Amino acid sequence: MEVVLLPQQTFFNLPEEKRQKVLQVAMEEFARNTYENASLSRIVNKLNIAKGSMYQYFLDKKDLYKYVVQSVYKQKRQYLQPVWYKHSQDFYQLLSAYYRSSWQYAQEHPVHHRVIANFWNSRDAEMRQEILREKKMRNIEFFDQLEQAMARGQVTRELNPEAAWFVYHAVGRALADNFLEVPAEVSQHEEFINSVLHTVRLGLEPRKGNIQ
Amino acid sequence: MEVVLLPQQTFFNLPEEKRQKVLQVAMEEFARNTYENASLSRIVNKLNIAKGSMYQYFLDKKDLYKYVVQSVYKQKRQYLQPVWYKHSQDFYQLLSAYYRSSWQYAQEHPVHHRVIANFWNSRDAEMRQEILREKKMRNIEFFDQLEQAMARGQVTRELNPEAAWFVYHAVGRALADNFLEVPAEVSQHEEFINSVLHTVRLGLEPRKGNIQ
DNA sequence: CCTCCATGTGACTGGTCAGTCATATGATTA
DNA sequence: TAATCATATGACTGACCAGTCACATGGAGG
Repeated sequence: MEVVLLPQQTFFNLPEEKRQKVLQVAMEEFARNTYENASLSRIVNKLNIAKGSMYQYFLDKKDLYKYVVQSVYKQKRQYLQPVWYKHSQDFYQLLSAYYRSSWQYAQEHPVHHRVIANFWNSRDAEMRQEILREKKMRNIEFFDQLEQAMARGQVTRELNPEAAWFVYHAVGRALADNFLEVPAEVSQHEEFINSVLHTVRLGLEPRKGNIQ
Repeated sequence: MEVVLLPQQTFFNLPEEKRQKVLQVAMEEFARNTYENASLSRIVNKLNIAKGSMYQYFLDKKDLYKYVVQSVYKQKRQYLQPVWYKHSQDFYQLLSAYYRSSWQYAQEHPVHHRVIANFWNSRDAEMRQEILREKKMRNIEFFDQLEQAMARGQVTRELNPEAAWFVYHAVGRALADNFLEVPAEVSQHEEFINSVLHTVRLGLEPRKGNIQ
């Protein structure tokens, strides 16, 4: 997934610092608001630049939005990539580590997290598909690791891998949705999060006595 | 949970038919749009009534919205209530039945489903809390039934009931989010949904050989 | 018939928005 | 200096919005 050249050349001719500032302020706007409710006028006001300038950098609101979403995903991906290869011997440690890293990423980059959450909640399914198509979502790592865990006997063969991914992903998103709003209280929820992870684990583990 | 008298008396003096029509059109608007993006102007146009009339019925946009959300929840609750008591001997049958009924309800009332989804995705957490406070969410039934299932040995005592509820609820919402958009293809997804339910089940069941 | 009152009305206010475009600025090149 | 070109500007357009209010309507009671 590369952030392709959506913006106009003019944007890339900008001094690095200004370019970053534009991206940052736009992110904040799209974090606080859905695509539809975000306001270009607010963005340019905050940046103290003319509205017209923004239209030198980007074709329109949607073009700016795509750039913002892709930038966020690029950074998140870079952040999480290493986790998949750190715990390759224990699948449950891996899952736990991945949840925790996602959580941690969201903690450290609440603006990014909100942008992504808004992206997924967007009313405009068509645009979402359009952006995802360009991005090429990949969860290959999960299936790779799941297969290896099954081979190791750490996960029951009884499972449908797609269903496992689904449960894993649904719980991850719900955890983030529910507890990330309340800041600075992670440790308070720590125990509960562990219980949830444990529940998921019990769903994946083979049982000694029966079945398998 | 009762739908309290949010609207003005004028609204309740309306002939039943017109009152229903107003509610229905408003629901459709709040199904297609988040609270912020919904438009009173569009609603009154569709109803062929004057804007001012709407302000005879409701204090403002928010007042109308509260009424719509509460109406939807009231109906959904009535629909789902019986399920809890039909399968009281088998917890997994119960869960499956409840998922299926929720699903079915969403299928039969896609507008209601969208209203609720938008409600949960709303940017305005404060208003959501305000509405929920008036509504008094209850999942007492789940915990009752879970306790009984544990007593019967059908669910492992190893579980934290709150965590079980969380996983159950997260998966339910995600299932609805993901598959309800694509209409008329329920049966195609049937198998996948079963796999997901099975995964959850494995997470709750006690194992014969080890632990418990 | 007239009065009264609940109800209905829609033009209007003041606000927000995305997007446009004629014009200005300022740097580089001839 | 003059010409050229990339970039910056912000007033303006047309559209939409929530909410208001002076006035219209129409039925019930005197």
